[in-house]
Amino acid sequence: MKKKIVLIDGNSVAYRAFFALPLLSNSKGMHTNAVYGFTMMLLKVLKEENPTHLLVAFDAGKTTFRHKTYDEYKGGRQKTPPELSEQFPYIRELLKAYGIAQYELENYEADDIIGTLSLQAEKDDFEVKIYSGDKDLTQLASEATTVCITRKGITDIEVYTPAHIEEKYGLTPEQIIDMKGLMGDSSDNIPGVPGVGEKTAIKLLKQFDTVEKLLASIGEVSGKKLQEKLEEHQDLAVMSKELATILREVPMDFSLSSLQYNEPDNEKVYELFKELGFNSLLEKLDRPAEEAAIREKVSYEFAAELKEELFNDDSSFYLEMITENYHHADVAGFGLSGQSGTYFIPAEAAFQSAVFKAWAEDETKKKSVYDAKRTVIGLRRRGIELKGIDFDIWLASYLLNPSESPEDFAAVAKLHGMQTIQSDEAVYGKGAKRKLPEEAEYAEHIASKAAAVEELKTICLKELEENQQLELFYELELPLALILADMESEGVQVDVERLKEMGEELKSKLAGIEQTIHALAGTEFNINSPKQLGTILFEKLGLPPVKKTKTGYSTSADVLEKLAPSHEIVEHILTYRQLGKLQSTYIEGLLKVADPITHKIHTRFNQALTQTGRLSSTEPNLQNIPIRLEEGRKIRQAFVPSNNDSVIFAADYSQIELRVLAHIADDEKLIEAFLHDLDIHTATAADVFHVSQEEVDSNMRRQAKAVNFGIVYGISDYGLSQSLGITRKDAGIFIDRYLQSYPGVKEYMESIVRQAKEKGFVTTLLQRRRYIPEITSRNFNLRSFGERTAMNTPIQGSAADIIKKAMIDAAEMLEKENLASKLLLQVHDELIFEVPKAEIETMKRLVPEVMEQAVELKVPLKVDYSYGPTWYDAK
DNA sequence: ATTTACACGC
DNA sequence: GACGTACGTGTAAATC
Repeated sequence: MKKKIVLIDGNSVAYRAFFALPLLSNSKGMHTNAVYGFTMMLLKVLKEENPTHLLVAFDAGKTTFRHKTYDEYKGGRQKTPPELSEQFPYIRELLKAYGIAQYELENYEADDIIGTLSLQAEKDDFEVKIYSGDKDLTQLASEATTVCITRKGITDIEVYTPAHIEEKYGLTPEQIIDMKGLMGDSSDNIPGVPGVGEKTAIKLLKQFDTVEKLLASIGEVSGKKLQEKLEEHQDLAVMSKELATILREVPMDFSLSSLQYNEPDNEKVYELFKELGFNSLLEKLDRPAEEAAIREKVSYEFAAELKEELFNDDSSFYLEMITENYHHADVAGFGLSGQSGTYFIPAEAAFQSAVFKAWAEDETKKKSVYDAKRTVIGLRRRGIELKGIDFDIWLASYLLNPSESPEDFAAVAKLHGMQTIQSDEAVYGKGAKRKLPEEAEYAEHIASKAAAVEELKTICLKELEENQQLELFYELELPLALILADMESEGVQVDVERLKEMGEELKSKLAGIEQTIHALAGTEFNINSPKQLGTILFEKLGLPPVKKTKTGYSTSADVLEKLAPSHEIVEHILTYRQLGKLQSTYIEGLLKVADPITHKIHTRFNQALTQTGRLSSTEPNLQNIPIRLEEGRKIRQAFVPSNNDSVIFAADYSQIELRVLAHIADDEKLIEAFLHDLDIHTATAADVFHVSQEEVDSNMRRQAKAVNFGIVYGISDYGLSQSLGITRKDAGIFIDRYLQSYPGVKEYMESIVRQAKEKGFVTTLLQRRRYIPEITSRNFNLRSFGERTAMNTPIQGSAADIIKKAMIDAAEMLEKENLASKLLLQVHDELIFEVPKAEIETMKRLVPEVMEQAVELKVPLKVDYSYGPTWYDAK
């Protein structure tokens, strides 16, 4: 077989990749686009060229022998962006992993290394391929050597053979050097002859062959001006040619044979791709032997008979359900893995086994699970109280990186380096087709998950420790999961009759409004269809469109409010929308999910979803029950205690986020305001507008409130301008004035952004973490988003930490005080309890105390509370 | 089955 | 593979 060597210009290809691809980054915020592009190209080269020998050459240092000739060589070049510099070590690692030689040499450029080696290789009867992003290299093309230059993308290349060069320029490869000598090269700061560009250079070389011959017969050049220029700049032409000439005799201390390419170290490649987050490439990779072996090793036993020996003191335990809502879903089976082996346990075998129940309820038998809350509830519904939960892979994964915490077990396992688990979708199907396959198939799947839990625990524990998040995990999130399980199982009683009544009322109101709207429009149409509504308003009735969406006219509430004065129909539409929302989402929605027998609603709190550490609530979402408008607020009348002897008791933190801000920013004025328990929006208005508290009018307070809102939620000047109905510029001025009034806050905002840029993440009071890769983006919007995220997450996230801590403390208090009161719901800054009338006085005293003492800040936490016969009355 | 527009809460 | 506006969830309509 003929020997074939591929020579790659490492710097040039890395640069090309960096600028050709968007600034991708891995989950830890490291940029990866250049490495990715480089890898793509490398893979393509390996596959298509199938070389016997391979070398990647790099530029060494800043100065080369060319700088002696011309000290301005490569002058005026932009510094390598740090986003690219940080990637070079990974490119080097990649080459090592692939077993590819790399070389750099003091005083020389990669070009010269390649030029020298290609010459040697040609003499040694190699076929030579050169890869670069720099057209200079085309001068090396010959019968034996082909030069491949990357085009637009990174894997798209243009192949330069002598024939192609002849066709393209009408020159030989050697004449490329002469061409450069004449026309120069702005990117390398090679001057060339002023006034000579590509066209003239080619014309001259066709006539005179080389720079030297040209200069010897300047008199024969047509055109007086051109003659003069050449005469005047002879030395520039000679020097430029010299600079452009790739050296082919670089002293090198190795032989071609040492560049032999064998094969990659799969294990290393795998590790590297994993670190870089190249998931698509990982999948194509053969699994390293070690992990493949693990997959083989997941041998499990089918445990139909549950003997005590199966259960260890410390086990991994997986409860499987194939539909999402664990309040209704059937248990499909269990996986158990520990010292005594890995088992699949059929659901009914477990539920009928006293041994299983005894083990599950034994606090001293430790269990590591995936989604503790779901596991607890799944067992509780069958009369088993799971105790001794020691670890939860899902929660751990969420704490390690909330942005990458999918629900699917396989995806989480993969994140932490285990590729061996099949996705639930692959095993069970999705949507309407979701069902249990053959028992043998799902048994293996479930058993493999239990076995994986075992291994993932070790990995996650180590990472939690590195992040100093063990306390957050063990003292906050894991205990909270159990409290949430209790809240969800308990459920909230709804007055179904009351909901139905309200539904009837709404129904007739809506019918009336619908008629009015149709009459005013002069035609019947579906008011709920933004498309049809847009046609009616903006075409039939000729109202001026304010805003457009991708698909047509916007008919959102803020648009309609602007249009209200123009046509009577608009206010009716707004009312229709408002009532329609109440009807469909809240009345019908809640009736759909209320238990037909108990009339209780069991929401699910997602504890591993939000980027800030807040909870979310689904099926139904009980964190967005209307309160702002009276009609909607009435929905809360349907939320009632589960017995006549109790009340609904609500306690909420007053301005918790701004108090957190005062604390972490250590802002003197803000702290002072809270120490004096001032109305914070009035105080802000006074500070921002430089007036006394008494002089703050309602408009000033409204604006200050919007700014505070913006601070808490990290909105942009654009967002503030929208909420205040002012220009973006004015909103920006507002924010500046705010920051001038609170220098501590300003200082905090600046330092947290700096910190996020340095570390790639921000943390909260209790060490919750959020990675913000966007913050180093060159895209303004993206970077701004990252900056606001950096400023906002510690505020909102710490507030989330605090209320979670309060929930744990409150649960402990209820237990200790032996109270029958129950925590029902959490709505970000408030806790809703059901309280027996006899315990009201105690709860009035203890709940605010517990919540206010959850953590100690530089400012007091303040809790307001109220109670009544329905949630509506607890206001 | 998936996407879009809208509206509710904090 | 881009990323346009705090974060979520749910509904209906429209589109595939």
